[in-house]
Amino acid sequence: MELATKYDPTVVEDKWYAFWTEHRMFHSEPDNRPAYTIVIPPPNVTGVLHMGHMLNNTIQDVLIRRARMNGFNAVWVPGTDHASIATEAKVVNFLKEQGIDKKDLTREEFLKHAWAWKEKHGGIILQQLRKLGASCDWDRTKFTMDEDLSEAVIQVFVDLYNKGKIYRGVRMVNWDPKALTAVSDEEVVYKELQSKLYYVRYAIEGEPGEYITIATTRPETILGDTAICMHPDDERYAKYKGKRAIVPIVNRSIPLIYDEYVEREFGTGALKITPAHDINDYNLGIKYHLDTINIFNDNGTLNENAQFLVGVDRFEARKAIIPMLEEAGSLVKIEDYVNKVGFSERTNEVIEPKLSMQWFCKMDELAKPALEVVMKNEIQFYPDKFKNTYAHWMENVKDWCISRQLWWGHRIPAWYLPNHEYVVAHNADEALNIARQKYPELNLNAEDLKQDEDVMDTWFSSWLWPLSVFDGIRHPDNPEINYYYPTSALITAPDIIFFWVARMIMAGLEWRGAIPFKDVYFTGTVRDKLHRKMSKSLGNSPDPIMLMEKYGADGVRFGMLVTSPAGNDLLFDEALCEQGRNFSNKLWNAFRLVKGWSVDANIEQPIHSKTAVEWMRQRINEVIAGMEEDFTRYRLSEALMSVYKLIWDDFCSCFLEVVKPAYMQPIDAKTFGEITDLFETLMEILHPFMPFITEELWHELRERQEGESIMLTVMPKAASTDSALLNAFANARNVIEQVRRVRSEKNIANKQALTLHVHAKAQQANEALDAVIRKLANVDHVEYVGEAAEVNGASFIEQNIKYSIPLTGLVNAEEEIKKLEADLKYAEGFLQGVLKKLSNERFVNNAPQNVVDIERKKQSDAEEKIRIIKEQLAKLKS
RNA sequence: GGGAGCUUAGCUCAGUUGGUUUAGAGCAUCUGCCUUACAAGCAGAGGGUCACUAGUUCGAAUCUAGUAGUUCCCACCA
Repeated sequence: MELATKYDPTVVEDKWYAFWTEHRMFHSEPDNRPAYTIVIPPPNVTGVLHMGHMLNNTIQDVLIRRARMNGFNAVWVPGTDHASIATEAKVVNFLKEQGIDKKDLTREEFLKHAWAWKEKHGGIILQQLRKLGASCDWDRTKFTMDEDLSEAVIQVFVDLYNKGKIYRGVRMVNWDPKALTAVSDEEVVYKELQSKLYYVRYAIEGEPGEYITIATTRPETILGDTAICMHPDDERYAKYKGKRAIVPIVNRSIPLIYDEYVEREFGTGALKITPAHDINDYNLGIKYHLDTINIFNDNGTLNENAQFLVGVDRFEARKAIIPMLEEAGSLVKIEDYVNKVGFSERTNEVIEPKLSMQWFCKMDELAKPALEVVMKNEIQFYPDKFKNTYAHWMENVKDWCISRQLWWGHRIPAWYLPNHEYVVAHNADEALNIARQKYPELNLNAEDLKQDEDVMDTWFSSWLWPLSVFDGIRHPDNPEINYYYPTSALITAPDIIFFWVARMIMAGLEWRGAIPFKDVYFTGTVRDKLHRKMSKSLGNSPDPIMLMEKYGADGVRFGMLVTSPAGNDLLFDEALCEQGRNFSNKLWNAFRLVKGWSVDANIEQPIHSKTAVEWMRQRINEVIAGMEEDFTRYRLSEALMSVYKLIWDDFCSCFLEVVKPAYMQPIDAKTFGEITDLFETLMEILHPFMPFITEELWHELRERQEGESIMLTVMPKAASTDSALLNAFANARNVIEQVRRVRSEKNIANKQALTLHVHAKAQQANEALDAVIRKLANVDHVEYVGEAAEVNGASFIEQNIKYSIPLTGLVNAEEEIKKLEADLKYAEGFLQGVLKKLSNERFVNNAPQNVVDIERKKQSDAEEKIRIIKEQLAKLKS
């Protein structure tokens, strides 16, 4: 049957993924092989596959597949994250569309909706990963709110509380007025904003006509001012010491305070203080015992404390207060100003600093050992520049606000008692017991205890991921955690180094006394070719599923990997996937060629085939050795590129062309068998990168038993190489190239056979390589004419041997002279450089002997070359 | 405001402890080819003062310092 000239991945890819999963080839159980473990960075349960996931998961799959073939018991644990803020927001929106308001629901009702929603829409991304070819152990799929994982979270909370590392308190936190919850410092992203700086004057109490002018970006907070602060050494304001000022509009009398915190150069050097709505003001408020007036509701509107503009949104209030200030004669001027404003990472809402009661986790003691293991390279970062970032954060780590005012998540295991005390316990029963012991006089019943309404930060469950997916928190001695932990590598994006990577290291050390992974590979950001981040609003983010349908998963995997060194941004271009698809097609056609040959067991192996097979083996060995090195350094792009070139340039363009039998002629059995072996080896080397087509061709190359798979073969290992053969063959290829160049320059048809004169003795001939040259350059005779023989045609020099192609009528002597003169100029320039070095006594005396020897060899080679060129030129000119 | 990184061909990047020709690759470009595996292809070619300046050295893309540009991270200047 005639095979199509174009490879069609669609059927093939679905077929093999089904085959792999039916045979449970991704599944792992502990055994006596060494383990190779990767836990997936769990995507949001509500997420859909984007280009960042594609990159990240392709890398993981390559590593897992390669480890599996290298004899490891490889496991890739998949799963999803409950992502409390993001998911809750989605569910709230979904309910709103149905006319249901979250406020009208009880916690239980809401959670019922949320779970239903999760069951229906959650985990799409895990289905999409299958399309990519991800060899995850699906039997092990986890979700951060699974019962066992949730128990681990609670257990860890209780443990930390009992160790005194979790506390509760009123602090200034980052409030997200849209999600109505606190978020951690790491969840705030600062963006530069074009805004205004408002200059407002405050009357000095008891000094008619005297004012202090302040500058502020947030005039609406004037309503909550409780002081004005100036620098103690600022002479402009020294005269007001001990006086008070009047807040415009509300006419409140407030103290003037003096603190070195104030920058004299900024604005007017006078700063209004609103302790309830700014972290710095808050700190000053504590220092100077200022009143704290909270003028905002949780949703960012003004409350009764503001007295004016009650119920108006903060941004509306900012506009509305301007005419009021003007009317009061307090507005001095407005300037344009660029400042940085914090936004909530999840909702993109402007963060409002807010004083509230929250739960915190102490970080200093957890951070110390976690910093150490990275600095000592027990955990290795790729690229290692991220060590700096990591160290800086760890050395300045602040306590972690772990409570969130949400319902979707792990509820804080704290129960409040009627006496306003609370207990922390694993569950309500335990809480009651503890409470009864602590406060026997209260005669407590179950209904007297009220559990905290808040849930924990999502990362408070994610940081346990490498432990909890193997149940290592609840059952630290179970065979799974003992076998699979620590994991081998973590593949993630650098933007979650603090959120997740750092905290996983802390958790691993705290609860298991062991690092959670040995290597961390940080991927770059996927951008478009104009260096813009991929985003929905720009519309520059291609749909991965569509890409895979267009180019095949193999093609897209190739595109993701061919140009993405660790830590560097990946400038994605569909052309890269196209290149991958073209490569698939190349493989397919190479197979088609081989498949089309008929085999004759009676033919002797031709000499050129024998040497080509040996050379191909050596080249493969050479490349395998390079790839092994690349993989130890996580240089996946380089590894892929080297196998790409091996297959395209060496195997297809050179090797197959040498062994290819003449048209309609059969091939000898020995060569055919060897070609099949080599092809198979190439498929194995390539398999981790392009799993589908390699599996397909591996099966097509030979009859296979039911249930056999390239996945289960052993990755070919590097063997020693014969550099003499590699060099000789490389030289033959150069000669071929030169002959082809002559053809191209002289417009000689490929069909026209040429004669090649080698200006050397016949004893120097290598029969096999000459046969290779004859075949690939379409040369019918290679004649050894001796060094002195005349040239009448085109000539070239390779490794100081002159070659010529006798051509009558086609050669233009002037052109030849021009070309030779250019060569001569280059060679002489080169020689000059070498001689300059060698004539330098200090070089000869100081440089290592081998370096000097190399230079001497360069000199003699160059001189020889110049001699040959000059001789040739003399003949042409005569 | 601090800290880290980067700057090599049109684009994206390699270039290991300074010395293997006067710096390599892929893509793109140009020229010629529908040669019986593949035009999603074949063959060939062109293209770089290694950001700049100064230094160290027998020798610098590689080490040092400075300059310029650029990216990222951290930080409570309203």
